[in-house]
Amino acid sequence: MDSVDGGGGELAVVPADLFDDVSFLLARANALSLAAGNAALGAGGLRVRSYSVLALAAGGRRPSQRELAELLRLDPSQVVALVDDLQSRGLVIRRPDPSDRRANVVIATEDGRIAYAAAAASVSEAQNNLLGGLSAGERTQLAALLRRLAFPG
Amino acid sequence: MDSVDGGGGELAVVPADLFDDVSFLLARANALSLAAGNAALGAGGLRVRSYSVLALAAGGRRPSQRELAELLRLDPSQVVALVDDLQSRGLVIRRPDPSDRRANVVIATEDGRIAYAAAAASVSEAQNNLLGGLSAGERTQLAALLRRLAFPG
DNA sequence: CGAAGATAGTTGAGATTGTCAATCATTGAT
DNA sequence: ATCAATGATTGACAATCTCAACTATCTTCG
Repeated sequence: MDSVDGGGGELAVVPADLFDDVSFLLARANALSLAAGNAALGAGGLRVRSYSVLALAAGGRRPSQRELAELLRLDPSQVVALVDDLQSRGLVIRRPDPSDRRANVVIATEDGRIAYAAAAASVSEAQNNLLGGLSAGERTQLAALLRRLAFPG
Repeated sequence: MDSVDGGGGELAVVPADLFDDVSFLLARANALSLAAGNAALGAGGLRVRSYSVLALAAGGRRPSQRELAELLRLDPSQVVALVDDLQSRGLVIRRPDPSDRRANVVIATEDGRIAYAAAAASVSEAQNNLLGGLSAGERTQLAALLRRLAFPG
């Protein structure tokens, strides 16, 4: 517990030091990761956001915009803007989902896959740098724990 | 490595599935944590940002604004706005650092500590919910790993 | 001592991102 | 056939991020 202890506590009202707080550490680690990622992408006009969309579009998943929004925890309207941007650069296309004509499937073009491969190299190097302090085992362990936070279900 | 393999690769250009990617998981977990935190704070006019500042101000650390900026990975100008806001509500005060007259030390007032204690209860409950799937041991392990990402040094 | 460069805080502008409500086309269920 | 629910879109607005100045103070060093 990190509440104030009942009785004769001195000034230790602080909750087990913010530095044990998962949310705080999560926020800070994410900020660092985001900064490193954007720095790594820097040149190519991609940012972490559009890069993520491109990554999913380049995969075999054939995500709809709604799925992209859910995966990336974005508002659907943000996905519209991101896909608009990528599409205007010829990196992805919207293709109507045959099984649901309301939905668009977002797919990377050939150019998109090339751009993605190049960006992925920079990003993975930056991330490798970020994870520098962790062993391979620790990285997979961290990923496993984070996955359970990120995808409860 | 997750780059495209040289020769006869099919369509498996995807890097080990985005779901093993620490940066991606970090971003998503943080988004969930942030949403849960803001929802928990909802009423009191505090958001996760101002709550974090208040938490640090309520601790024994007596942080300067520069330290707040560094800890929370914010631009110094954002800290100005956050402290302005908290100060206008009587939750913190700026006190000139005797040892450096350029610097302000940010300290929670009595009201601030009360507001913090109340908010901390909601937040910790929300976070407890977020971490629901993890055992106590896993939580400390996650915190330890995240700390090494968040504070390389 | 005194000038030069670095640092803490502040202000302001502009871009990026987050959040919400309304709309249209389609779907799924009565 | 009707009607609530869903995917995409648009538009408006708040929150956040990023930079570039500027002032006051500190620090360094000649």
